[in-house]
Amino acid sequence: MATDDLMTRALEALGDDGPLSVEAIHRLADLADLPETMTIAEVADLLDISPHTLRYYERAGLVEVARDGNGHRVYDAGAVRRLVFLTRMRLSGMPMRDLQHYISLVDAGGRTVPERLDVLVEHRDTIRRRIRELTLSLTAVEYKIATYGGSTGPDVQALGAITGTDRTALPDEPLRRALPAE
Amino acid sequence: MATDDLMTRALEALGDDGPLSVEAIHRLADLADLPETMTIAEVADLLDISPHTLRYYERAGLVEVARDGNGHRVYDAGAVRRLVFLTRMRLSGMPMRDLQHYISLVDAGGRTVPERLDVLVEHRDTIRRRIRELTLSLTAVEYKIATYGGSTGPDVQALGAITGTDRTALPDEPLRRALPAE
DNA sequence: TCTTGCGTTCGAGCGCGCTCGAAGGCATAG
DNA sequence: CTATGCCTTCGAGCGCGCTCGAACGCAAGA
Repeated sequence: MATDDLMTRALEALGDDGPLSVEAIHRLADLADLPETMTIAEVADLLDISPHTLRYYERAGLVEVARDGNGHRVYDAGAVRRLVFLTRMRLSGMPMRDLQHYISLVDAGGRTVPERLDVLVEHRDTIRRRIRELTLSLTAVEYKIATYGGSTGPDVQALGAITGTDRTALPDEPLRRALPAE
Repeated sequence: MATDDLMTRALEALGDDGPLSVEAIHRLADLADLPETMTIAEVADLLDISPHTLRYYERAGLVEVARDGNGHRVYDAGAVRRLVFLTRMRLSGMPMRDLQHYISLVDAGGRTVPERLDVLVEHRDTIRRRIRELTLSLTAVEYKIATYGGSTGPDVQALGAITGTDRTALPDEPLRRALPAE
């Protein structure tokens, strides 16, 4: 089935370890059957953010929320879907400013679609850059862990350049020399 | 040669687009031949951070720097190597607090190596989590771009759950309905 | 009736990581 | 001699994204 393919792909992207990915997928699946309306506590729970933050987003103009007879917020499915989008964008590092801009475009109507696309494409590139940065850092940290542990491969001198480790030090030397001041 | 393997791996990890990875590799290669001492401006330039930030790191106790006859900072190779490490960790999201803790362990001597390893391993896991998060966000943004553009595949309904797009909307519908309020 | 619990508004405060400005020292160029 | 340019210290300020506290309202349960 097509949905299974999708989930498989998403899970692969997430990696196969830990409860985080399971949670994430669960959240995604939940989007399929949202209740008609939700309270602030329910939405906060769904998105794993605080009610304070939800009110903050509303104040910031990112979403409009109706009130019931008691003045309590009533989130309809549209608001919740928008908040899912917003929190995902926040989680991926998009600044509030850009989000406010994007939402203003959405509210301005269909003729802003090209500009919205520009925003999304730029953010996509930002995410890709960030992933590449993190991947390099990950390589460095992993190498550093490996040398600290003593299970060193044959490329130590070269990899030293990546980790910031003194590359003149050999793996057999004591740690205090192989990892100067780090 | 071993170094070539390393660079190949690092470049693969970074991806093959843009000047960022080239810069990064260049920085890494430069570590091999550091000058004996450097000025604050030179170090700032090397690490692509401001002199202000370098002074801030020193104030924060992350690195000790000697002074010349004029009271100007003189960074020796050890200090620079430590700063390379520190900026890499900062770039990968390690908080100043943790960095201060780590450096205090380093300065406390070789018997803190196990605890240092704990810090590194934990940070490694944090980076991995972050990469997974970003990868999922990237998938979502890419899908959203694809549907905005109209070049929609067969899995739209399912993928809608990931992007936060109204999954009941069909790809052939007008955009204002296919992408409600987003 | 009174407590508990969840909600409201408003504005202030906070933690982080810089970033900057002021006031001054020293050295080289014109 | 003076202007420039880069450096110093110190403390304050800032931008971001929340986060919290105060003071209050409403409603269900003991």
